[in-house]
Amino acid sequence: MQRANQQQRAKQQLTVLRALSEADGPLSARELWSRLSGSGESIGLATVYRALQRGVEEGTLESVEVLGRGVRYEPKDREHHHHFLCSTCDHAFDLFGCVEGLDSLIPDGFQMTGHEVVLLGTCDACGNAA
Amino acid sequence: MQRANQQQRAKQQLTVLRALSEADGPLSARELWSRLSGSGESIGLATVYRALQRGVEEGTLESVEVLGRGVRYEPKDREHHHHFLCSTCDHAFDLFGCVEGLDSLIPDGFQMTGHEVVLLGTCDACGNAA
DNA sequence: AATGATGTGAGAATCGATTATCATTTCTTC
DNA sequence: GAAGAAATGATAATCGATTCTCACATCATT
Repeated sequence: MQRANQQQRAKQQLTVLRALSEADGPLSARELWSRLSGSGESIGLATVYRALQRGVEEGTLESVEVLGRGVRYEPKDREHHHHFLCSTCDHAFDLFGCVEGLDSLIPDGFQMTGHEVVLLGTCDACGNAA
Repeated sequence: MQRANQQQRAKQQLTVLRALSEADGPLSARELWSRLSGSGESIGLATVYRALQRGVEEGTLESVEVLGRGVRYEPKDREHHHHFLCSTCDHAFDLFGCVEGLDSLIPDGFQMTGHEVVLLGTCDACGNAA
């Protein structure tokens, strides 16, 4: 069958996209799967991977790596931002704003096309729980 | 045998530590292994892993993650610095200096204990080769 | 040189993340 | 509601990175 339009997505594909757009930071396939499973949704891990993959192909999702803890995904329409990684719960939170002065770090002859900033520490919830 | 002192390290352990201290950025186990093998040194990959592991235990080495491309190692006595990741050769280069204004990004209630900055782009060599 | 302890290399085993397979279910169109 | 196409879920297979195993080489001490 020929898809009528982009909007016409499969049910679980939408479930995944919605969950990601409601999240406060990028999620990994497993995180997403646990969250959905936890909230009563019945979905297979493979389906989550497929939805993520398709989302990236369609251009609605973007994969990000936050300090080597595996790939996480977030909606591509978010503005430029960075992340805060909680060392306790390992969750990555979106941050707003950026920093200045990165240019001064570039060595001679190097061309910079982008940058990533990750703040580390303890999130509000984990800090209070301690 | 009881080690006489810290200095008394195995041959290949020294080989690895020396290679790292001479490198212009953190290296992964495989990178290290290829470099050494390439330069005539005969060393097994397992030995490289062992040397790295021991270096971290001894406190002379530190493992860093540069954008999810696997673990890399660097001497722990380096001053605070960040990295430039070349998207062409995938090598990570040490940078000097740091940035200001990170504090302003922290959300209320969060505690920051550290930060990472990675610049992306093309290194001198790859830029010229193009 | 003999002995016991540690280091080394090659390859097997393991581990986690991701992808592939396939029978079943759900759509879509008629 | 029938028929074909696509989606789904459970699980097996794959892939890379790292660790383990073990026979052999080295080193330190006697």
